Formats: sequence, C-alpha cells, structure tokens
Amino acid sequence: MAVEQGAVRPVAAAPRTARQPLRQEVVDGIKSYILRNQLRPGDPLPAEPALCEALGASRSSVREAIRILTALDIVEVRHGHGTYVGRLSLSALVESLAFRGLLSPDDDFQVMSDLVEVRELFERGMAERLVNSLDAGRIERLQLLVDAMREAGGGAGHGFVDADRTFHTLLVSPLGNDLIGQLSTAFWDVYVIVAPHLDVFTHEHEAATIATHQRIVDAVRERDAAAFAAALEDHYAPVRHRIAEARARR
Amino acid sequence: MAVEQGAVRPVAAAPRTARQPLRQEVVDGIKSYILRNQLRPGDPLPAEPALCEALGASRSSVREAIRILTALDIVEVRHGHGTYVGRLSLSALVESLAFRGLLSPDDDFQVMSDLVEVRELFERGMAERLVNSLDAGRIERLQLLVDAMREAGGGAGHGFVDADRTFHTLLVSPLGNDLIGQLSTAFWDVYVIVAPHLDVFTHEHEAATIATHQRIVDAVRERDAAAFAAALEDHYAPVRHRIAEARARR
DNA sequence: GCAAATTTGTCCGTATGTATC
DNA sequence: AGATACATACGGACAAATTTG
Repeated sequence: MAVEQGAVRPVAAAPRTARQPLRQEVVDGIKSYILRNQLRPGDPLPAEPALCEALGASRSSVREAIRILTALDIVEVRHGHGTYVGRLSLSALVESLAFRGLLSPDDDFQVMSDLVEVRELFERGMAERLVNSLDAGRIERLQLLVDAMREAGGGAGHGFVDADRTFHTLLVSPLGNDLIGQLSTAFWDVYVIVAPHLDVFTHEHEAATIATHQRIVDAVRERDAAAFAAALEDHYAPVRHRIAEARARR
Repeated sequence: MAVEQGAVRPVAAAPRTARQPLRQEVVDGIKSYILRNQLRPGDPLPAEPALCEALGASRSSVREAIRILTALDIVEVRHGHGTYVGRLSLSALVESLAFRGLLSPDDDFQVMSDLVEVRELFERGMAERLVNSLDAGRIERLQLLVDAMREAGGGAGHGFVDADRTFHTLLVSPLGNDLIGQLSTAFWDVYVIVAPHLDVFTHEHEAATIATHQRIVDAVRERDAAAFAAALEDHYAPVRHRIAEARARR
C-alpha cells in the first residue's frame, strides 16, 4: 500500500550516488549472502523477486547481476526451477582462454604453445611425487584408459579424446592439489576447442600418442621417475612440433 | 506502428525453437562478430540498439549477454561512451578462485596451499631456463624491486605487496610464455584477496621475504640454477608453513 | 493427464545518469 | 551551456519451463 510515493525517488532512502553500478552492489550482495549463510554448491538461492526486495534493486539489475555470477560459475540457474550456488569450476577460464586463442590470428599458436607447455610443466615438475604416489588402483585405471584409446583409435575419435582427457586428469589426481588437476583439464578443453580451427589436430599421430601413454603407465608401474619424465618429453614434443609446424604454414 | 502483430510470435521469422536461451545466442553472435571482423582489445562494438536489431533480440537479452561477456573480459563497457572489445585478461579466474577460497570454511586453506604450490612449480620448474634467459636489464629491475621492498618495509605495506607482485611477474617474463606470467599474477592476486580473511598474512616475515628475494636475484646473476632453486625453496617454505599453521589453528 | 502455481526468460516503454562535442 | 549519443535503471506484462496437487 501507500504506492503514492509523491517523490520521484523509488523507495530506497539511499541517494544512489552510485560511484559503482547498482548491479555490482547486487553482485556483492549475492556473494555476501552466500558467504554469510555458508551455502555450498547446489544450495538454493532466493527467487528473483525476493532478491529484488532484499537488495533494493529492480528485476533487471538483479538479473544482470545473476548473469555475471553465472558466467563465473558462482551461481547456476535452472529455467522454471530456481537459482542455486554454482560449482565454482574453472569454466570461465576455459571460455576466456578459448576465445583468446580464437581471436588472435597471429599469436594464436602462441596461446596453444603456452597451454601445452604449462600442462607439461605440471606433469614433469611433479614427476617424482607422481610416480611415488600413484597407487595400484589408479595405475590400473590408467592402463584401462590406454586400452580404451587403442580401441577407439580409428573411430569417431570422440572416445579417444575423452580417454586422453581422463588419463591426464587421473595422472595428476594423487597430488592432492585440485587446482593443478582442474587447470590441466581446463587447458585440455581449451586445446580441443581451439585446435580444430588451426589445423593442428590430426588423427595421424594417434598410434604414437597411444605408445607414449603406454610408456608413461609402464614408467609409473616401475616407479621410475626418469623414464616417466622421458616418456612425457616424448609425448609432448610431437605436440609442440605440430603447433610449430602449423604456425610455419601461415 | 504496425504493432498489431496478429500472431503471438514477435517479429522474427525464426520459430525460436530455442533449446538454449536467446541471450546465449546473443553471446555467440557478439563473439562471432568480433571474430569475423578480427577486432582487437579496445576496438568499438555496435551500440545496444544496433546489436538488438542485428541479432533480433530485445535490449534486456542483449544487455544480459553483454554482462556475461563483461564478466569474462571479452567485452568492456564504458558508461555513456560505448562498448568495446575487452582485454581478455584472467580477471574471471581471479574472481572465481577468490570466491572459492572465501567460500569453503574447511578447505579454504587447501585452496591457498594449492595456489602457492602452483606458483612455486612454475618458477622451480623453469629454473634452468630462467637463470639463463634473464638479461642484465631485467636483473637490474629485479634488484630495484628488492630495494623498493626494503624501503616500503614497515610502511603501509601497499608498496611492499606491489613490489612483490611485480617481482614474480618480471621473474617469469623472459620465458615468452604469457600464460605462465598471467596465471602467476592471477594467483598472487587471489592470495592477497583471500589471505587477510584467514589470518595468514602477517607482516612479521617481511625481513625474511626480502632476504630470500635478494638470494634469488643473486642466484640469477651468477646463473646458478641450483642456488636459484634453493632460494625459491626457502622462499616458499615459510609461506606453506604459515598456511599450515593457520589451518592448525582452526 | 490436466491444471495451477512457481520461477526464470523475454519484451516493451520510459526516465535518468554520463560522456562527448 | 546546450545538444546528442550512449549506457543504466525501473516497472509491468506475457511466454516458457518445471514442479506439484
């Protein structure tokens, strides 16, 4: 009631000096709400009208704020269902890097090269710890993934790339450092998105790839860090070479 | 005029089957526009009305799409001025990781620990290449930053953290791998955001920090990879220790 | 299976703040 | 200072998706 509101000003007492946009305050407000109530990924958030009233903003502003937070995977929205706390994944990194790779027609190969280099750095830098911390169960699953790659070899390739992705995720999993695993898979995703646009993604090297993966498993089985590092070198060298080759073609 | 629109359908001829939201199509449309015209960071984008007409969407949908792209730093908006191609920075990664660190009251220390570990991995994994590729000019600037840290020591601390940040960015710069540098800085930013909330950020260890930074510079000057790695170990060990200590306090 | 209720998606019209010329 | 172009914000209305009785 009392919708009279003689003044033009809405209801808010705040002068709305707004050095920063209102939607940013809403973003911070929603973040604070999540932190204050110690919510976890998957937990429900108040519906849009409730957020509007609680934060003193219109639905447009609230929705724009929600869009920002969904882009960061801090909140997740299901149409006709509700708004929830997101998974806090690195999806934003993937989107951002992938676009960067697609954008620059000159140094896009540089982006790819950097990407692969970091992945190699993770695995080679952790060689000692990895060969000593991979348990029998994980080694067995690594072997199964190599077998899967052999079978999916000439096929659509979908199973092949999935097995490859899972292999490297599993490889760094025993470190207890989730960030390394997530960055590694994120970079892998970016590579898969960008590579087809650069003609560096050929299926001719599948046999060699499978062979080096097998050598990695063998090295881990024998806890041989040197052989492990050597196998990684032989695995990543061709990738680097392919990128350099494609770059030269331009 | 002609707002009659006998059918319920808007104006678009497209049936708008829309398994995915319209704003997502707008996001893809703007991305395509940037790629198609090979725009660079800072280049102007069409104004909102133009985008609405070009993509067949209302202002709301276009604006929400722009918010998503802004969060990823793919576009940048200046109020009352226009929208432009963004810098493609890793700001989204910083926001996302920082929130993850603030969110988990149990394993937030794990996030910090992972962060520092990756940074150390970058610098130690590249030790050989770094000591051999840092030129005299860069070494001189590294020394100046250490000096700056000494001066800013007891002060507000603002100059101290800035110098520290610049030091590590500069340290990995000669690799020619922008991604490593940007990730390293991004993690540093996350650390600075999250650390104060965990009581791991004390000023007591400034003297020791300065000393190890000096040792790093000395090692680089003498192209001594072993001493370089040792200095890094001594630099990061206390940080790990502080995090573990803070974790134990909980 | 249907209908109602809830929630998000999209649209429009309008008013305001901001930057440029 | 005025005019123009642009982004920001509001509020109401209807469409679409999902759940529930």
